Amino acid sequence: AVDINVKTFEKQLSIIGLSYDWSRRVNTTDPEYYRWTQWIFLQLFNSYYDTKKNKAESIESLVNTFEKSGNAKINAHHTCKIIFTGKEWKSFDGLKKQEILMNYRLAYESESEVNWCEGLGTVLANDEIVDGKDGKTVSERGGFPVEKMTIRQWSMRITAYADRLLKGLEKLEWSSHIKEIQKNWIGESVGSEIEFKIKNSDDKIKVFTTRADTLFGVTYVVLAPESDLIEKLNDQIQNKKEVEKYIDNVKNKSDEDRKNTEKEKTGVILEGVYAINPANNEEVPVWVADYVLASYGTGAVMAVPMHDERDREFSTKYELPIIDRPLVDKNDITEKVRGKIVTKYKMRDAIFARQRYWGEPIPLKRDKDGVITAVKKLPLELPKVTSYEPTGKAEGPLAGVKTWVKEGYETNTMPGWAGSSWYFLRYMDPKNNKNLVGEGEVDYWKNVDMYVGGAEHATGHLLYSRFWHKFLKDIGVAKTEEPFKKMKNQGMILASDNRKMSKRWGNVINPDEIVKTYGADTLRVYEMFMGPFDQSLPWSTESIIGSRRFIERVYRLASKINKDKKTNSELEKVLHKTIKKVNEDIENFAFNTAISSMMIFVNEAEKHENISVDDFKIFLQILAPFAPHMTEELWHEIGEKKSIHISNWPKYNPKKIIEDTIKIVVQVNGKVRAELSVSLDATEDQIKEIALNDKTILAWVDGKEIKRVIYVKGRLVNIVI
RNA sequence: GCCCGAGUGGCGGAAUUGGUAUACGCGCACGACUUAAAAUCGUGUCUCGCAAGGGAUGCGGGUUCGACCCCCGCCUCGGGCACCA
Repeated sequence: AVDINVKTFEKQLSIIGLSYDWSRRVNTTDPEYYRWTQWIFLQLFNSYYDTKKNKAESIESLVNTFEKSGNAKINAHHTCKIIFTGKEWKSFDGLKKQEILMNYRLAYESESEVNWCEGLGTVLANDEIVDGKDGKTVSERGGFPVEKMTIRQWSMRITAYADRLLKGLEKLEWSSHIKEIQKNWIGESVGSEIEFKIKNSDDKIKVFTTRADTLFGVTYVVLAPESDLIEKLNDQIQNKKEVEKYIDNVKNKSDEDRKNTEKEKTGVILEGVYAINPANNEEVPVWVADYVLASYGTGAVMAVPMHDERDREFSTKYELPIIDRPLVDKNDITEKVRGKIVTKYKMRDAIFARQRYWGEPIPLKRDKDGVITAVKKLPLELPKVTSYEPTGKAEGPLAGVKTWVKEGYETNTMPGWAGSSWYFLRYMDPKNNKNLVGEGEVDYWKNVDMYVGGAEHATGHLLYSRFWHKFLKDIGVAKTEEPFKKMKNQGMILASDNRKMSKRWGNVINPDEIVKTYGADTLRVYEMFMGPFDQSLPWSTESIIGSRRFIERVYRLASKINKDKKTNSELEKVLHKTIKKVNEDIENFAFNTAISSMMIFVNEAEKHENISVDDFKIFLQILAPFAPHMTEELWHEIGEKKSIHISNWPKYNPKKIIEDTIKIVVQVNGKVRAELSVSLDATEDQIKEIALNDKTILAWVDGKEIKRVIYVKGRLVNIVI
């Protein structure tokens, strides 16, 4: 299937004349390619993030530290909740060590809640699910129901790079729009972590707030239903049954239920439990409520109904007090209650596993005791199977392959974004079988100068690639901090009904058909001419004829070539203006106006009886990137032996576009009333003089007092009366 | 709800980023060529008005000699996020 599709795509690309260097083609499904995807995975697996050095470091060096002094003073991005000494570490068995290290590895195994889709028999990412008709979530593909389920997953610790991913945006030459999306997705917020002691207990509730200034107005504290503190406080809670029932309820609540209640906040009080406000020692009740998320901040919130809308809504519903207390300085109060100023991110770690056959195998194996080791010989190839359909269970089809399971190989496969997160590096050195990319090659190419892609990848591919690239930089493979220096986002060509082209709507335009009917050059010119590059536009088979006519008119223009005639200076002037315009427009990705300026040239040329060979050749050259086939043909007909596409790009001659007279518009009170033609060297005073004595202007001014005369160089005179 | 974009003829769009609004193309109308049609070429095509002139860049204000462009307040459409403390 892959081979057939590759052939189809290559044919389509070549039919419209796109000149790729096929010797650098890569195929992410080729074991010779994905052995390096697997290699990167293993590097991530064997790394942790050193928060002091602010880069990835080998897990071995972390293990060394553990052996020496435990993990109490480690500078690492982690989720480990256990504190141990070096001595204790040494006493742990292999499985225990593995479990602890999973909290540090950049690629790690974890039980996590996922979107399980029974219909597709697989787990879906958030951007693969959509809201269905009756408010229930369904898969984007097929529209099957989706529910939450906890399964064994592999994840990528992208959150370790949150700060670098955010800061790096500043230097990128991307559209501000995409940068904004990534910035919001990463979602940095700076606030305070403050501890509330629990009355009659050694436990504390740590909350995160961006409004420490409202600390005196706290009326209660809320825990997320998943909080393990609830278990710990079991002895104190007087309404255990009610609390248990509530938590059970929340857990069983699927997404659709949450939506059906229109997100009305629910919660239950922990009777008998009180938190002590560190600012004033007031005792406030503790609640459990589902509007607090376990996954963000500390999973606990201090409620200030006076200043927070959600808290107010909740307070109103459960008739809790709303008190007004004076505000204080955020930093001072945080320090006073021995809190900490911290930075939190909305972004979560990325799930890195699929329960599908198609995907790079994760190169890990598990021995009988459950200890995971890296596969030594890469690539680890997918086994040949007779059926690769989903198993219907929350595990990949590989779990049903006996030989695979016997070896202890991981049965999840990698997601689609694995191979696409680094492929541009492989372009630099596609056939290297010793390294991902050779040192010399990566030094030469560095990174991608100009990346063109869809804006829909803003929080997917474009973020993952940046993450991997930064990691590869840390381990010395990549040479730059960012993979894509400049980026332009092309708009999508929509169907003529203004919807996305889709088999579902039956509105797909097949490029092969268009090429067959109108020609490849016409298709190219039309797509460029339709409108701004970054704008999504509806396809119009009715309008494409204009581009075809343009091509034909250029072709007919060749009959006007006169080898003896000298260049016509008037036409030459238009030509040089066109060269200038086309040059600037290509630089700016303003292809639509480049084509319009070439149309203007053709309109002009048609008015002349002759056109010199040299002028015509220059015109063909600037048109060549847009209409490569026809221009090449004419180029050879004129007698050129080599390809037009390797000829030198024409430069415009500034001397040839100078006008000897300029047009000056004369306005009265900002309205255009006359037009003057003055010589190029006329002075400001001379032009004003001519304007004021112009017949039509005199009629408009009609003896009224002239308050001001404004002159804009080379453009206009405005007379204010 | 919050955050980004965008709104210009019948249609796709242009406008040197504060200086002649509607370039270029499609469509439409009329004409030339043709026995005829297609193709091609020519002319016209924002709107009201006989004209002189007036009015128009989603709506309402403002700044300015001058605003599609800048500022304030709305409306509509597209995209992103969504109980993020």
